[in-house]
This record gives sequence, C-alpha cells and structure tokens, in this order.
Amino acid sequence: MGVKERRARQKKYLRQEILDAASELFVREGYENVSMRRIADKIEYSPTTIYIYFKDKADLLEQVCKETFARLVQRLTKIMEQPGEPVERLKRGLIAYIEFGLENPHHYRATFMMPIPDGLDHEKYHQADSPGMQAFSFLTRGLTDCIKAGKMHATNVELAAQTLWAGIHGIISLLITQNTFPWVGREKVIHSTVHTLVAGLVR
Amino acid sequence: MGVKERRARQKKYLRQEILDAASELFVREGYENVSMRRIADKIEYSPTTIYIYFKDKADLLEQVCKETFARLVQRLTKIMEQPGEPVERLKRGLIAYIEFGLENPHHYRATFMMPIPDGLDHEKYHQADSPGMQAFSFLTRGLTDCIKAGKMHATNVELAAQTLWAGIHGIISLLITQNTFPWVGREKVIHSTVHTLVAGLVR
DNA sequence: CTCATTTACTTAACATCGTTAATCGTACTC
DNA sequence: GAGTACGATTAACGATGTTAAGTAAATGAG
Repeated sequence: MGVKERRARQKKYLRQEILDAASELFVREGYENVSMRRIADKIEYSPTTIYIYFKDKADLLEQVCKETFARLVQRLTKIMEQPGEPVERLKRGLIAYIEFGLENPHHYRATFMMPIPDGLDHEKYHQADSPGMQAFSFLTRGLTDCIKAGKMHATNVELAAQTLWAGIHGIISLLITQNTFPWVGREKVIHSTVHTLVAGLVR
Repeated sequence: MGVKERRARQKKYLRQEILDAASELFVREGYENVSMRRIADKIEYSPTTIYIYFKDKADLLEQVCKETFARLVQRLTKIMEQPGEPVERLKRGLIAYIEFGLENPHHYRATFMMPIPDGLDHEKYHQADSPGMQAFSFLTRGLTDCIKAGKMHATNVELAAQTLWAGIHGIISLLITQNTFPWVGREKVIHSTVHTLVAGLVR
C-alpha cells in the first residue's frame, strides 16, 4: 500500500508550494505587507489551509527564512573549503555574509531584526543546527584558522566571533533600513567595516 | 485677547499627554503591540482625537522617538564637553550610545531597525537637525578630536564615522533582538566591540 | 458492496487593527 | 442672540491573523 506515501508526497508538495508563494511575496514586500490571504490567493487555496501546514504566520515565514539561510551556509562552506591565507579567507566570508544580507533584506530583517517572540522558545531558538547558528559557527571556525596560522593572538575566540558578528550585522542592518542616509559609498563602508574589525582583532 | 493663546496651550497640553501615554505603552510593549485605541483609552479620549494632533500612527511614534533621542543628545553633549584624552572620550561616547540603545530598545528599534516608509521622504529623513543625525554627528566630532590630537591618522573621517556607527549599531541591535543568544557576556561583548573598532581605526 | 472513519479543505465568523467621513456640541465672534 | 469655527465623538470601512464548525471525498473494515 503505497497510498500513504503518495498522500505524504502530495502534502509535501503543497507545503512547498505554500513556502514558495510566501517566499516570493515576502521578497517583494516586507514581512508586514504579506498577508495570509494574499499567500492563499496566490496558490489558489483558502487562507485556512495554510494553518494545516504551518502553525501561524510567524512559523511560515520562519521556515521561509530557514530555506534562504541554508543557501548562505552553502555559500560559506564553499568559501571556507578554499585554500589560501586564512585571514583573507575570513574576510571573504565576512563579505559574502554581508552581500547575502543585502541581497535578501527581507529575510535578513525577519530573522535578525525582529523581536524574538516572547514565550518559552529560549532554547528552541539558537539551536546549533539552525542555519543562522551554522552561519555563525563559520566565524569561530574562520577565527580559529587564523589563530592556528599564528596570524592572530589566541584570546577568547567566542568573544571575538561575537564581536565580528556584531560588526557585520551592523553594517548590513543599517544599509537595509537607512538606505536613504548619505553613505560615503556602499562598497566603501562595507570594506571599511570588515577591514576595521579584522585589523582591530589582529592587533 | 489671550483666548487664542489659551487654546493653543490646551492643544499643546493634550498633545503632550498623547505623547506621554504613547511613550509609556510603547516602552512596555513593542511598536506593533501598541494600538491607537489603547493609547486613546489611556488618556480617556476617543481614538480619532489622536488624528487631530498627529498625522497617523507612524507620525505619532516618530515624535515619541524624537523626544527620547533628544535625551541621548543631551547625554552625549555632556560627555563631549568633558576634558581629557580624546580617544577615551570617544570611547565613553560610544558606550553611552550603546547603553542608551539598550535602555530604550523599543525606541531604538523603531528609529533604526524599521524599514524606512517608502515614499518621498528621501530628504525629510536624515535632516541634520533630527536627533538621530545629531547623535551621529557626535561621532565625526569625536573622531576629528582624535585626529587633531594626533591619536589617529587623518583618513576619511566620514567613512570612519560610518564604520563606527555600523559597529555600535550592530551590537545594540543584536543584543536587543537576539537576547536569548548565548552571549559571552553583555558587558564583555560591548567592551570588545568598542575596543576592536577603535583599535582598528587607530591602527 | 456498504458503511463508518479519517483526511483535506472551505465557509463563516470573531476580534482587532488603522483610518476616514459625517456629525455633534460648545465656546467663541460679531 | 445668531452664526461660525473648532475640538471631539460616533459610526463605519476594509483589512488583518486566527479559530470553530462544516463539507465532501478518499480510505479502510466488514
């Protein structure tokens, strides 16, 4: 009886269709401008159907972001596998992270610039296998590589990684929300941020 | 005929009352959890009355944030007036900015972590007299002080200020939204960020 | 084949939101 | 005292996220 399997396959298919529709709307408009009804319209189902596949709107968009951040992890993996000078490699990773954030401003905003829903999720969030945390772990890995190569003093690696994260998150989120600010130049300020952070850590 | 003046005074008084009520709710709940109706309830007026004094919800909360950021400007002014070593003074300013952001997470989020409403505000925002920009100008001032004192190379000051802003904004916004993340310690990571940025710029 | 159960989905509705139009009442002007 | 300007209100619109109840078809057992 492959009937169970077929049904499961169909469910999975619709689930993905919802994710895709939500993602597309989400990319064009922001989180708050995407309504459940519009997503439902797009896939030509009733709005309540979505609630069979996802707990609520927050859950749905969390899954959407998860998909997107998985692509970031792929990109970072590729960079980290490349040989060469570790500090340069770390810098390339930072730049890639920043570019990713600017390419996917709505996803980035949803995952890192939204208040974490108060509740008991204190542990559910920030699990090691979540794409966000995987991306973060690249920082610590890149840093330890630098230390091993003697390019950096072996201070608190975790602290350094968090400092680095703060820095690149800062430039991403500012460029996203304050895009009418008279920046001295996007590329320039991105490069300056990365350079300043790394220089400050190597010392 | 002081009648016109009295009316104006009354208007101003109610306007301030609305601002205060909105601010108090705003501090406790987030932007999205404060409704016009609840603000109206608090001051015991009808919801539509608010629209006589403020264009819409965004306008009202913008004014609330303006008030709050004016306090930050005061604080920064006090710090910048103090004598002493300019790099240390700059650092104290950065710390004060970060502390302010963490003390007023909702106001900070509303002004710097929200998508700028698309429209023609491209110039209205980022006016030099807005408290946000005034606060930013402290960075350039602090940096030029350092350069004058020979503590820093005279590279592009504007670029350095924007880099600094990105960095401190990063740690503020991350600590606000990702407060369940296993930080190595709030104070530690704040200090590390400031130190790294300044060290990276002085080089 | 028949009947009961499960399953996927929809319709209807609730509470709440920001906001506008129409209206009311009163304090002012003349 | 009549007319007016203005502050505030009531009622309503359209839209939101979400839940409860209902429907119709596919599935399983006898």
